[in-house]
Amino acid sequence: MGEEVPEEENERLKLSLARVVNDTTTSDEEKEESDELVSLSLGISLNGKCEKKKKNKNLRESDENLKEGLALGLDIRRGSDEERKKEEEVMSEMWPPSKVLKAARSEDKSGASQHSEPKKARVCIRARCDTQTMNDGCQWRKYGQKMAKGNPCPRSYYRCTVSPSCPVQRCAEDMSILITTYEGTHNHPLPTSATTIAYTTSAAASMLQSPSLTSQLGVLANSDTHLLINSNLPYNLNTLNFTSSFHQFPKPPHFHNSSISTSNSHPTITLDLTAPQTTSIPHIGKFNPAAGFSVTPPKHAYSSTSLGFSSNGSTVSPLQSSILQSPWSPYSDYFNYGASNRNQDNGSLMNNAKQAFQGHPYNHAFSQQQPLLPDSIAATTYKAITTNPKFQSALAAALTTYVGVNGEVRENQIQAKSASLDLNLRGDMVHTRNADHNICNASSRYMRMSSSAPNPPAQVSKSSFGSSSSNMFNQFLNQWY
DNA sequence: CGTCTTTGACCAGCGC
DNA sequence: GCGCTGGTCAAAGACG
Repeated sequence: MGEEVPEEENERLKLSLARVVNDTTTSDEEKEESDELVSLSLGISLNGKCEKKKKNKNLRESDENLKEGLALGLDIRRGSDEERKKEEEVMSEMWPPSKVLKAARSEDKSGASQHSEPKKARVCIRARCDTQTMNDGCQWRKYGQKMAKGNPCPRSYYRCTVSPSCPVQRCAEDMSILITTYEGTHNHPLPTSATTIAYTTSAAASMLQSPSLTSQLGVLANSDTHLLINSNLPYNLNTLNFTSSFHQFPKPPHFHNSSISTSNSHPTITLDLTAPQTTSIPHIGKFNPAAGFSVTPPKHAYSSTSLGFSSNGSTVSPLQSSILQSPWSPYSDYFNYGASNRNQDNGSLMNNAKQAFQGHPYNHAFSQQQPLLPDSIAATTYKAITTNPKFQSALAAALTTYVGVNGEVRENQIQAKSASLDLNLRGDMVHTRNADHNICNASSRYMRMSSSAPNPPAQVSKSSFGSSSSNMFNQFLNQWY
């Protein structure tokens, strides 16, 4: 039958496809962003040689695993084949992780002058946890423990043992609240039960490192700035808090939120999952850019079984459960996209996003289970965000409205009746909604787990303001949709 | 016996 | 240059 298709038809289809691709990748700058995005998600510096003479009998095996990981996880790259090859070669040399870290460290200094490589993003997850470590689905091996200065709890260092070459590590300081900092992206297939967090951290890190966002947030990111989008405020508004602080967790514990913090060293995303579940479900009533509204199930429906996305019999840990409920969760948008009807245009948009996600490091894990999980949609949405200049412009406009051209925070507390800005670092659409929500906070280099730190010093300055007017966001959305 | 954890030593970065 | 600190290594012990 295909042979009967006229050649012009094929050409026409090709052109259509090219247009679609072009729509999302039009400029070189954008292309660079994609490249940087991926290199960051790996967290591997490309320069520098391995000087460490540490014996590693698994090195060769690691190389193979690494390459496999690359094959599985780096399809998202858009760089040239040469670049890819080069990176793969370097990647195969840049192991074990300590080498990576040290190379990255040295590059912070030496490499800064030549080429501003994106610094490795850290994804911090704060979660209440009774156990000493979190069950995030991955296998961790403890390789060290240190008493952190100023913290009565020791900081433990873990490595992912699924693959000897996996760059993801973490350190932990135990208390009621564990702060797990993930650095790097797993370069190997993950257990299904681990993909949630892995994806979340990966997407968050990617989001953080994406110039498309960070440039827009640059006015905030300069000089160690925190961007907070609080959710559990006494009033039914979403509030953006811009704080200037050198500390990663300057927020009172009752501020259940996620935030981005961009320090001068490493960007870190912190997902605060310590919020009571009754208030940390920002998805209720969330505006759905595809359908205009979303059908949100009752709270109890957040369980894995109720959700309907199978995890192949695997259990969901408390942490995973928390993440499932977090605005970062790839699953969270299940409620927003899964039950929505899409018109043609939005369908195209989402299809673009789907296509973009084909190369996501964790896409293979999802695609093996289900044709197209909402996770994919959510994740690819991020891709669409970071690759579509139109959206970036809109985002820039919105943020400028919030922050001001020169980065000064506008003090006016605009009363918002219905609209708010949701910067979902997972890479979701920016959209408006009525309900409470959270978001951003970010920063660093390895994966670490630590207890909640003592109360941080008072913030230097802090100004908050409500979300902007509906008009602004209507305009904002109109640019995009 | 293999795997994992503990723990002291070592190394590198950074500030003074 | 020196000391402090964070991060890592690796030997020894614990455990199943």
